[in-house]
Amino acid sequence: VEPTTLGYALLGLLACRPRTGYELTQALRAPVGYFWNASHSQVYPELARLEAAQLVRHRIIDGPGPRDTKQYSVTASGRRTLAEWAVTPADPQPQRDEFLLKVYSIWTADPQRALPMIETQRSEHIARLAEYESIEAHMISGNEDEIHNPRRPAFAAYATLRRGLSFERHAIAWCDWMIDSLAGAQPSHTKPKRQSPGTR
Amino acid sequence: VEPTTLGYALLGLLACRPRTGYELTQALRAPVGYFWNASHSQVYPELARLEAAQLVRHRIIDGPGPRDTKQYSVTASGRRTLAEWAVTPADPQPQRDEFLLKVYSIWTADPQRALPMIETQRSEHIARLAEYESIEAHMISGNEDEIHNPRRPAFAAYATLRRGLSFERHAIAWCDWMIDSLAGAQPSHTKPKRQSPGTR
DNA sequence: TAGCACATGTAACTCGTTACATGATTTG
DNA sequence: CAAATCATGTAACGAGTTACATGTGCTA
Repeated sequence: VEPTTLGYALLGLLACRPRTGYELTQALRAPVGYFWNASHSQVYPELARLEAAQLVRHRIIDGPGPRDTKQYSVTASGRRTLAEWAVTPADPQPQRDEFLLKVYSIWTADPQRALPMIETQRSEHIARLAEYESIEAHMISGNEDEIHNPRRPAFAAYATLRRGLSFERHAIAWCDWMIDSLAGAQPSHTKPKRQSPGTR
Repeated sequence: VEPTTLGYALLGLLACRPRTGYELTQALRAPVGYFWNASHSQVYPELARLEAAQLVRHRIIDGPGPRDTKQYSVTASGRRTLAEWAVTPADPQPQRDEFLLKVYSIWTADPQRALPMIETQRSEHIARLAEYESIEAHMISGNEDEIHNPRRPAFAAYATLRRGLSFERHAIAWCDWMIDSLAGAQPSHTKPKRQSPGTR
């Protein structure tokens, strides 16, 4: 039977290096969590399924806690399955964005009362962008060569990061436009035309 | 009890005008489907729940088929609930993007074999952008005033559309960079430097 | 006359979240 | 010594997809 998308996420992480279920769960918060996340309650059963399909194996390493600490690594078969999946075109995923859904109904509320909700979103994008930029600086100084070699894990991580950077910047610019539109439509007295601080 | 996100999507559509469950399902494919979608098997039970909570009501209109045709509309209470929800900051949704997850593992495959998967994605973004641009032209020619008035449904629809346009353009630019990176890393003989056609 | 658009519902299943459960080691 | 981190698992629930089910009116 074929792995789920989460299974491929785990295979992708294990292809870089062996990890415990706990370490995999952490990676599924960040950096992989930026585009695919899961909680530990999903990870452990999925690891068991991958092992049953002989795509990963584990060995017991010593560690704390009441249970064994299991370190997983990908098998040759798992590595092949992963590479095959990675080059298969992704079928279009259903888009779901609760923020945009709120925007779609924003006309039902007073524009002044709608502003904070957009501003909150904007500041979250600003924070995320700062996070990405710091990771980028780290990456560039750390492995200058690796990030330009498509056969290296660092290249793939850098590629996803670049997409994140670009996405956050465009999202911030959109928020600025939206804030102007909401504020600019006011009767009169207050028209604080913002010139997009933080977007450059 | 509070509506689900789908419930708010339905309220948002009914706030524009009364519709049948079938019409709501269609809207949840496009244009609302661009950021929130659902199938009819989800819509009908949710409408029943909204009605039980007195946020919508229905009346029977005549139509074909073995069952009654029900036209739903939003109640005053439903309208208030919707406006309240729309201005409440959205809590950050977990991001899930299978394409980016594939990109993260692309280093495990041969760069040449990875190209078609990126090119497929690119052409899907191109198609989506063309779709959005046609809707934009339609909107601008149709209701020039409405799209600039934040109290009008057309403004909200236009706002979500602008986000889509910006997103698709940045996604295409990223695909172009990715294709260059994968192709440019080839041993020698074939280096077809593309100059981003379609992105302007 | 065959297929499609209209129109509404239920059932089975999968995926993901939240909560329950346990316990050792390190740090303040 | 209290709290956080490391470490692994199960159970109950909710949201979403796919398949099952029915039947009319219009068009090619």
